[in-house]
Amino acid sequence: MPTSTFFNLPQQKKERIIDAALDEFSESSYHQARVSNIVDNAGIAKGSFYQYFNNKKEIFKYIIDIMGEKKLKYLDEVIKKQPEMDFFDFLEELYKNGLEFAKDNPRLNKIGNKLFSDSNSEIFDEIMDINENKSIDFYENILSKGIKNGEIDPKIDVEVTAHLLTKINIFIGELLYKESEFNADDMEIVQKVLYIIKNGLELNQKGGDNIGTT
Amino acid sequence: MPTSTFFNLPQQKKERIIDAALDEFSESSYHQARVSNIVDNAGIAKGSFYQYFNNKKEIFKYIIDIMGEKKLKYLDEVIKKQPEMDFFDFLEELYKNGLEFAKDNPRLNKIGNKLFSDSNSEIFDEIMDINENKSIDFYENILSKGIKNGEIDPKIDVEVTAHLLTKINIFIGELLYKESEFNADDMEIVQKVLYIIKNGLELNQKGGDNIGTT
DNA sequence: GTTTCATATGACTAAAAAGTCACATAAAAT
DNA sequence: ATTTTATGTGACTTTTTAGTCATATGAAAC
Repeated sequence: MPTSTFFNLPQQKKERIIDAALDEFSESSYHQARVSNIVDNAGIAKGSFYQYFNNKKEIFKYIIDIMGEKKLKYLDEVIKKQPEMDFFDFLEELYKNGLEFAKDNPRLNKIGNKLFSDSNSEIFDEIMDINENKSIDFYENILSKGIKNGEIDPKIDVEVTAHLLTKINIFIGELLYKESEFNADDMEIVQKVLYIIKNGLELNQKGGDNIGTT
Repeated sequence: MPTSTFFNLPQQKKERIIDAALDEFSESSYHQARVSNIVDNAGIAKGSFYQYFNNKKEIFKYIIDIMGEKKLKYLDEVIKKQPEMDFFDFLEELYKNGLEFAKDNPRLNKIGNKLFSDSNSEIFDEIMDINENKSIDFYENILSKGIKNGEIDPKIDVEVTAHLLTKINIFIGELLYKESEFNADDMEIVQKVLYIIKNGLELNQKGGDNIGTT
């Protein structure tokens, strides 16, 4: 957490500092990010920075906190609707809102992806200490429910699938900032991925949903 | 490329140095890896190191080259057999041999995964300059063939699916060194993932392949 | 107006790490 | 044996960067 001095700062100044930190951490990994860049871009002195944050790690964790809170807002409303929803519709909503978050907060999205990439470094472990496998547990949960409801093939392995869906979630986030490669609309990509998750690749006459072929 | 001095070294010494580099780069990212650790573990002097390699980047690229060559050996034989094979059998073989590579070369596998993680850093771009989208092109190719043959659902998006399969490939490699979480046999996990790729998650009475439910 | 407290500052320190170099040793060539 | 060439060495230099500190400025309290 930042110091009380930071929180006492005028809103504008706080924002300038957070903005500079977002720029820096979205462009470079935690280790490659430079405090001096943040300081320069925020237009404050080095000494001031260290009156707001005890060290580099503290501002990074603070940014990650901001990300977590913001992302939660996007996902919360979907999760509330979960009980009344079909599994695949729910998954679509989930990805859709995740995408919306990424679109609205491109720098936070980058920082999140970078963090997951760096998933074998002390900083990752330190941040993920508590909510380590939250995502995987969540998917295991809704998959099990889906199987009970007869929506999901009981032959799948819940654990492996949960890991896979978590990865695909990150994958969709990544596609966004490599979007140059794709000319398709973002949501279209989500639907294409979902089609595969739902139906698989194999051709067999089952009359699945139609999907817009470009 | 290392200097000629390096190649002139007795085999044992070369191996000791490569071994130390594998240890270091599999434990730390390129940026976090320390030349002094390599030097210490190899039992050579700093000065000697810089007679073998012009700089840190050079030894890293050399290690990546070794990885590329070794992995190619594992995949080459499968790729040769491709024309006579069913798409999903081919994919299984591909993943199986990839897994074998990872098993036989755990440090190279780690280094490879780390490199893909770091995919927004100069070092990645520099290494991937040529063979950037080789993997994606490859998958696009076999997917298109699979569609022509009537094995693959023509409703899928080839480009998106190719990206997805590339990611899943990396994902399977990652599972290996987080294997503590799974008690299942490696190949079993591959089959479980393949089942999903092939059939999707949705339950519909089509009498797909059986899969060992643990 | 003076004291007290909060905030601002940037030159400085400390530590880490890549890379260098003058010299040492050994091997090969003559 | 002596010269030449190749390899080995680790203290040293340079660069970079996180973090500190003595001092300055401003704002509020009395």
